[in-house]
Amino acid sequence: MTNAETILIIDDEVQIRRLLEITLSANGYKISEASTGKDGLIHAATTHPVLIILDLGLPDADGIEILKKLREWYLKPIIILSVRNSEEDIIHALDNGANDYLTKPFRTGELLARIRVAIRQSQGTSDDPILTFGSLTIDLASHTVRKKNEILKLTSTEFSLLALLAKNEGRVLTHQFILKEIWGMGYLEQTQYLRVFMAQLRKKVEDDPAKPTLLNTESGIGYRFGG
Amino acid sequence: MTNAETILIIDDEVQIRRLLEITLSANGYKISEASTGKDGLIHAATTHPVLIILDLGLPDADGIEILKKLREWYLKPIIILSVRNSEEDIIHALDNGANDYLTKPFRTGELLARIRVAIRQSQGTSDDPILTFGSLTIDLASHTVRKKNEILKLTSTEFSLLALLAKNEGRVLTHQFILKEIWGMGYLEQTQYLRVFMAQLRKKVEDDPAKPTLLNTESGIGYRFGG
DNA sequence: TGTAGAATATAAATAATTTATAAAGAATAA
DNA sequence: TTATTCTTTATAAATTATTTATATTCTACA
Repeated sequence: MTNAETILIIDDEVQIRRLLEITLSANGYKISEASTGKDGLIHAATTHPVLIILDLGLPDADGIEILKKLREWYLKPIIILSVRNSEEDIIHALDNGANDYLTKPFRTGELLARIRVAIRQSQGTSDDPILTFGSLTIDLASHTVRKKNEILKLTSTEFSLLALLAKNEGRVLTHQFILKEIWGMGYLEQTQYLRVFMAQLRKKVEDDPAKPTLLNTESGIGYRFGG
Repeated sequence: MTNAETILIIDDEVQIRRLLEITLSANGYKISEASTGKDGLIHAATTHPVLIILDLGLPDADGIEILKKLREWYLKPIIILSVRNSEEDIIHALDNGANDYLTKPFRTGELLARIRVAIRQSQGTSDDPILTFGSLTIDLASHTVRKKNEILKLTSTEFSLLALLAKNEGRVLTHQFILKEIWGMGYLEQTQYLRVFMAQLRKKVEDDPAKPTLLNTESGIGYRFGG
């Protein structure tokens, strides 16, 4: 797993950190925390977060100085979270490289939306996560499978089946489990379906369908993708 | 001086427009103004502003709808200026493509700073939103499609459909998603519309409509533009 | 290690579903 | 009005799912 979705929180108030930790992780982000400016700079350099939430009122340093230090090399979004509400503070922060500025107390839903905006903008053209297995690539988001860069024509069921197996690479999935996931509860006995579709998939996906390297049979149990 | 620094203000309150006009021109920006949503869309398409300031409470249309319409082709920053202060409104606007959201009354210095942030970030965003696929070009701003330099005559629905698919090149879009985007929530069951329009589009866009290379069918799922 | 029985693979036939397309009628705008 | 676009209907064509039949491979056990 990469640090791709990590957000760094630099704030000395433990309650704020706790609140943000709960809110952000509930929304699928990983969290990294620091309670001082110095610590924050170290964390930023080591964890490479996709976004930093920075409090201006830190105990050991002026928040603006931390902001400037970060901006010497950190190009991703920085959102300021501060009790200071003067126009001067806001302008100063924004002109020194902050992407957004929210005053405490803040509304968590709004913060989340502003985080989404910032991340959206920092990714130019976002590429989908792609599962790669040798010359085979599976793009779950765009629903496409390529083999040596050629798009494979899979039916909707074939794609679901391949995706289910690939997402569980190396794990043996029982017939029952696969049937339940793809066809639903009423089809637990239809192992022949599975055989027909597996043969179909192998014909399209494997170099030599008779000697499968990706779609492996576990006789009497189920199927396993890869090693 | 070019039009490169023009900011478009879409707001029905004349006092606000006057205030912004004075403030912004004092800071070196050129101004373009519109008092209705319809007018705003026209101004945006003709003056190509570097940034748009949009009021949500327009007399002739819902501001969010104007925002969505703009975002079909306008890639530069849009800052919302609104009296509405509910978290719901803010989240909704930000999630529909707004870059920032300020509530009236606002502080002019802060607005200027947020404009600077937005413009700073949009540097590097390509200027004219024209999608090119072989001999086919789609100009999202002027709503024109050319094939081998010949302008194709598309109806507005046909254009929206083609643009939606092209903007998501290589991605399979489900029937439901396309219907929701083009016709709205009430039409999720009307897959036959889609078929009729896709046939229509292929007749106009493809070299051989019977063997489409751009407008591909994913049976049982939806459609995909290109590979 | 050889063999019977069970499990699996695969092709091919048939059924069901989905899609393409033309064309007619309805709504809308110039 | 007239022309354009949208919506509906009908039907042919294509694709996909399911069933059937048969060959092959695997596993347990003598």
